[in-house]
Amino acid sequence: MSRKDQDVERQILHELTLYGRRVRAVVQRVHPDLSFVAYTMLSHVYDEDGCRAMDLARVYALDKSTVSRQVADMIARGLLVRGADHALHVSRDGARILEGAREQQRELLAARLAGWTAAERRSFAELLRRYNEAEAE
Amino acid sequence: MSRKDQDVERQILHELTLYGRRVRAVVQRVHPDLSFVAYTMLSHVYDEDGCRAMDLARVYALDKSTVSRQVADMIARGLLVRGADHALHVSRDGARILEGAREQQRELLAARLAGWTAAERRSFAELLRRYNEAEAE
DNA sequence: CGTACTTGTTGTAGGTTACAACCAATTCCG
DNA sequence: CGGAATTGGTTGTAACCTACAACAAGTACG
Repeated sequence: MSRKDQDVERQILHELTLYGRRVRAVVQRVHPDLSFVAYTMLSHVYDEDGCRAMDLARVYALDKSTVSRQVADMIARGLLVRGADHALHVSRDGARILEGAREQQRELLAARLAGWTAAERRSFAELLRRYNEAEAE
Repeated sequence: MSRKDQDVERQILHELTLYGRRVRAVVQRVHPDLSFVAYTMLSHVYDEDGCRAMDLARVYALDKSTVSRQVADMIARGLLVRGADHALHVSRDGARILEGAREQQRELLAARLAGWTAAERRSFAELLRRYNEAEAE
């Protein structure tokens, strides 16, 4: 691998780390009513209706005890419902709040992507998808 | 904006969130001796020698009290040194540990980018850079 | 039946963070 | 000059997030 190739890897690492470091604070500021943790979990259940706490732990690389507490909290707050066989579902309230948060975030994202061409956006989405896919393994 | 464009934005949001949610746990696993927080701060000081605690707070969107404690801890552990005028510097030990952690991460990244073309890597680095640049504003 | 596995909860302890109040040093003007 | 504002940092406090370990309940299967 050439020097230049290594530089590119270093830059990717740098940018990913910077993003990862900031994301919580930034997201928190957008919707203080829903913590970053709660937001991501609610979001996952919304997209994967009927998934279990264990799935959340696996996807987000968290201990099951952490997820257990978060889920219990969200059930207590009426955002999640647990059905038969541990299956989780987003409640009506949860869906309303989640959709609001998502829309706020999407607007913020749109502002950040101002000036990007459609091709660049598609490319960014695709590269991120591939990266995450590889990381999950 | 077309429906398709919105879908792309939603996908970017999804992937960024997923990444942001996992990054700490993943990084932590790579080098348990250096917390994600410590790693990022040490890293920033390494790249921006002489920066102050305040700069870290700004870059990472953290409260100055949080940074103050983290920095104090790293100074106590001999990873950072504070010179005149609040200027921070990475100690020899800090540099050694940081370089080790970076190398481990770079290797992990390389594994994840296996199969990516050079053009894709460059593109990923560039798009991430632009995204972060926009977010900082 | 009983052992192993899956899924989840709880006890405990530590790490991270924000907010507010404060301190020290510097700068800015009136 | 001298007090007010600014800058950079620290500390008290409280909340939240997290992991690890021990446990409980249910299920699978030999």
